Amino acid sequence: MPYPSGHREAVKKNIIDSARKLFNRYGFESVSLNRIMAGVGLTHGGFYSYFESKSDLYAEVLGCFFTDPQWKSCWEGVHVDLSSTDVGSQVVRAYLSRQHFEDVENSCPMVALPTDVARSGVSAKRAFETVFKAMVSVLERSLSQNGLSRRTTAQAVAALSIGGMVVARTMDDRALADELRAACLAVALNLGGWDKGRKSKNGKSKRPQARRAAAS
Amino acid sequence: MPYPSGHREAVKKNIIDSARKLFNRYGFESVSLNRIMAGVGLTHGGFYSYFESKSDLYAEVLGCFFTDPQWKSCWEGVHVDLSSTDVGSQVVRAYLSRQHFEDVENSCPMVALPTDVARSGVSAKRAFETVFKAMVSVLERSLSQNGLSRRTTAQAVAALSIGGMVVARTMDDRALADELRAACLAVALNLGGWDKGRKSKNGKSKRPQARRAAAS
DNA sequence: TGTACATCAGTGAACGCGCGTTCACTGATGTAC
DNA sequence: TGTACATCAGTGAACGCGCGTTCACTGATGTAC
Repeated sequence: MPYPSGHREAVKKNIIDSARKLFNRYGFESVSLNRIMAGVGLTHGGFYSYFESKSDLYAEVLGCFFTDPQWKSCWEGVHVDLSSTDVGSQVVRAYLSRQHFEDVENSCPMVALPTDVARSGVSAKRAFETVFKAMVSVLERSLSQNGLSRRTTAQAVAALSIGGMVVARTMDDRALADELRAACLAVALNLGGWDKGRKSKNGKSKRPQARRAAAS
Repeated sequence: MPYPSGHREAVKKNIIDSARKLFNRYGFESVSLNRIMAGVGLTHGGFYSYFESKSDLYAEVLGCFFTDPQWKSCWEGVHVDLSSTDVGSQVVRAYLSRQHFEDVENSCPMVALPTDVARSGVSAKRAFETVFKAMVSVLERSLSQNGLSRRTTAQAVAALSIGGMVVARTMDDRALADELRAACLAVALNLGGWDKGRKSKNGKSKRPQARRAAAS
């Protein structure tokens, strides 16, 4: 054993981490193996002793979304207490937060890579389904019943959160992106019943609160 | 004038059309000029008498979203009557329809290319902003007041529609994708006040209707 | 403690390939007579 | 109607480049004695 045990595992984890950040920022096609390996201080030649191909790495990166607890916290909210009945509110606030908007490298893959995955194979899509189902499950348990079924509302709140972030990231006008995030947050909180005490027709006093939350 | 007048304009339009469909399906990076030109029966060499560069073509393709009326109809709904007070409902139904889900080539760019644009330059982002603003504007004029401001609700309904389609396209499980579209449609109709007469707590009779609408 | 060794993580040259871009040329076209 | 011509849309070979992938080799490492 010429190298300390656990060395390979650590290097492999670093490669996956480097790839994840670069994929999030530039997409799958535009990132070269050279760049990924340079991100961990190695040269491109060593790549194939860790992965079978670039596609293999892609699959492993997407697979990490629900394996790595640190990574999961991205969409579960940074410091979400899962025993709280307010989990859904925290998830949605974290998801639509300015921090998540700005931190592209550590972004949720469903925000950074959805169209890349839509063009990919079955394994990438399955990984995404798992993440989405987990997110919906967390929301469903937390939200209060409204006119529609809890599952329906939870799916819509997830799509609204993801969609809001995806669209906000396409905008050049920062103020418009902020307004969109705030709007999605306000509606998501309303749908989940997390805007307690102010559920009825009193909209105008709610928006500033929503803006503050989105800006945090 | 060795060639009939209007010839160049027609060919240029065809190139843009070929590029639009290929970009929608495979993204910007993965589509070669060779493939785009082959799509109109020409060879790659002639490309540079029509466009300055591949990026230039990309900008022109995105610019067409709000210039070409045929193209606009994509997110305005195939046969939307703009004078109707029910426009919002029709837009949302068309947007989340099975037809829009399946017809990737003629898809709304906000569904097919949002992450590509998020990684692109200012001109691409500006084009997207224009399309998004137009969509929000149509929805805002059509929806009925609820607890939140009309603009806030309109932005959220747009993000929900786009997000629902983007996420549905990432899924391998077709039934789950259909369920997600139906959920987003049901919630969007509810938010806009387009599920008339059944706005209150009667959710169970509403879902089958929503599923039918999403399947059309 | 010091030396020889077997291991294997990492190197970097080389490969074929397809890309975006350039450009000298071709040949189909409408026009002039 | 027929012929000669100028125009210019389109061709395809060529370019340099970076890519994913392969592989013979290097050299740093922990172990054995």
